[in-house]
Amino acid sequence: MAAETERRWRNILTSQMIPEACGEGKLSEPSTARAAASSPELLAASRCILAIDMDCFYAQCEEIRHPHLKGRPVGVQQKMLVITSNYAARACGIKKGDSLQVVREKCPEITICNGEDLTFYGELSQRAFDVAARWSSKVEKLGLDEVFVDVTELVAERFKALEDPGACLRLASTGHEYPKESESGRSEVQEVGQADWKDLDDAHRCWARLALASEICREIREAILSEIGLTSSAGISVSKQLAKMVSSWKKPSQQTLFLPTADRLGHLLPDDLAVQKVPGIGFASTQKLHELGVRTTGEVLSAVVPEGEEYGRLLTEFDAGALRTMKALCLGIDASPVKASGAPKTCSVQDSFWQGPVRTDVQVRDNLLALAQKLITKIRSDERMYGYRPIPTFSLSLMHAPSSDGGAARKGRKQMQLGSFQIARQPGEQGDDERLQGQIADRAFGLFRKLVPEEPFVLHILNLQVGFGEALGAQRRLSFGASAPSATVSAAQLQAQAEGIELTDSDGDGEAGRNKTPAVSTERADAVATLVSMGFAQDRAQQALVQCGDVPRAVEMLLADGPSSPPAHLPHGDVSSRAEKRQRLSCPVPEASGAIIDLLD
DNA sequence: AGGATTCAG
DNA sequence: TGTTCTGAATCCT
Repeated sequence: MAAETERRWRNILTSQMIPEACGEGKLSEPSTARAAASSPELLAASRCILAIDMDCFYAQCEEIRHPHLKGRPVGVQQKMLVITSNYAARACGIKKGDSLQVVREKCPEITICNGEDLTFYGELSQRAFDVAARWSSKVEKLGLDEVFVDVTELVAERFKALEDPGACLRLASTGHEYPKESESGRSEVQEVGQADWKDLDDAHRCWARLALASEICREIREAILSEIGLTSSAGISVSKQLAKMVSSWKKPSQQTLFLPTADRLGHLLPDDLAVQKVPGIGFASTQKLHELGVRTTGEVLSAVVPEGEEYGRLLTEFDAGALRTMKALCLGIDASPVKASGAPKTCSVQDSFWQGPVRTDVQVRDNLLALAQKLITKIRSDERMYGYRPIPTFSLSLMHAPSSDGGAARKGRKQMQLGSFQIARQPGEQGDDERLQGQIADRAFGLFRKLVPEEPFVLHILNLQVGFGEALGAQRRLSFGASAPSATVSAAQLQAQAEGIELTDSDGDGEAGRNKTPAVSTERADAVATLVSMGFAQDRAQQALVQCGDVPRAVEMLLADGPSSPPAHLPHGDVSSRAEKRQRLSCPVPEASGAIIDLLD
């Protein structure tokens, strides 16, 4: 049987091995020798992580927003720079930070879109996130255009088939395999049965899992493309770091699998790699390392030996924990989990005044009004994606001009609890936003006054930030707070209220509503509709109302109930207030890899 | 809690 | 290549 296994898997060891150029598997190179130390543990780890990032995201969004631009050169402008462009534009030689002028020279027929309003990008980003969330509960946002997906469980489920003695999995990877130069496509199919699996070493098992993960990755990217119209590139490996590092190896619209063998690690993380190329080592750490004369991963690794001479010098700039993680990253070891991203916890807007600083109370007041408007717009966008949430905190921060005597620029921040305030929905006239804007600006100015009691001052940055609370708790207080007896709130009223938002004084602790009479039968339908609009299933809403009598108690019961209300493994499902979002809760996890996995008897 | 730093896109 | 703005995490007090 061992011979059989050998025959089936030989081509992985040969054809998958990295080209001879990097040492033929010999461990003579220092980087490869170090990689040999970390490789076994990486291969034994069973995680499968995808790093998916959208190709030239903003430009693609503009092509979707303006379909007639599809395939024509498109640039996205912020301030006076073209921050990104699609591949048609890049074909004319347009680079990332080119000025508007340069871009016009290189490509006169280009269409320039204004990319300062991120609202639309944010909504497409969320849709892509939602697609990925159908495959795994562990999806982590990284900016607007990237996600990490942990598909370990899904992969493990597929391999459970091997518990059946007669079963056989047919496996092939999809896309590229770093660092092999070959056509993108599918690797040779490998067949593995139960007995084979037992004989396989860690490297082969790891490859098998990642091959399956690569097929899942292709499915997710395909869904994002067909349902949203976004192409993406991706990396597949055993950690976020490694997946991310190979995700951009082949672009656009391609994916790359990275199997962490010693030789491949040596290739991906050579000794002479500049430290700032390692994800996780950022600007500040790079500066400190440079001051210590350390510029490459190899230099980090030789310096970070606890007994060595250089270690003491490193400790002057970093703590021991930071050094450990830095060392691990340079070895390609990253145990950080994929953290399921939920709705954003904060929302902030900021204006800067570098050339014309803000010097008077009147100017502050005007600029705070402008910021308040931006803030309302952003909160509205947040509501569309995540539903209504309370806003318990509000803060203003600012940066002064550097003091004239050469001192550093002072920063300031003042936060207030909105304990006596809450965001409430009011039967909405259209003019409400203007009042809200004024109220926010008033609060902000109050904070500003505490921070800067009097003129003169010279400000370069003003920033407003709100902090969100839990969604459903909010819905309860929002809709059934002290002033509104729950049983009298109809779904129609709720709908009307959804049009407006107002910052109002809250006059109580929210308990008064609970003492009102329970809903009577004629109002039951409205109460059910209310609960449904909050994302609960209709039948469960009815049960809860029968048992509890009124809406607030029903909400509490449904929340406490756990698994039968929104499944825990689907992020955001619980914050949705719209039936449409509710739908995806019942969306089944897609069958993975039907094309390449067959159960044979 | 909230202030400062850090990292990332 | 770097800058600006936004969001999250972590450490420190």
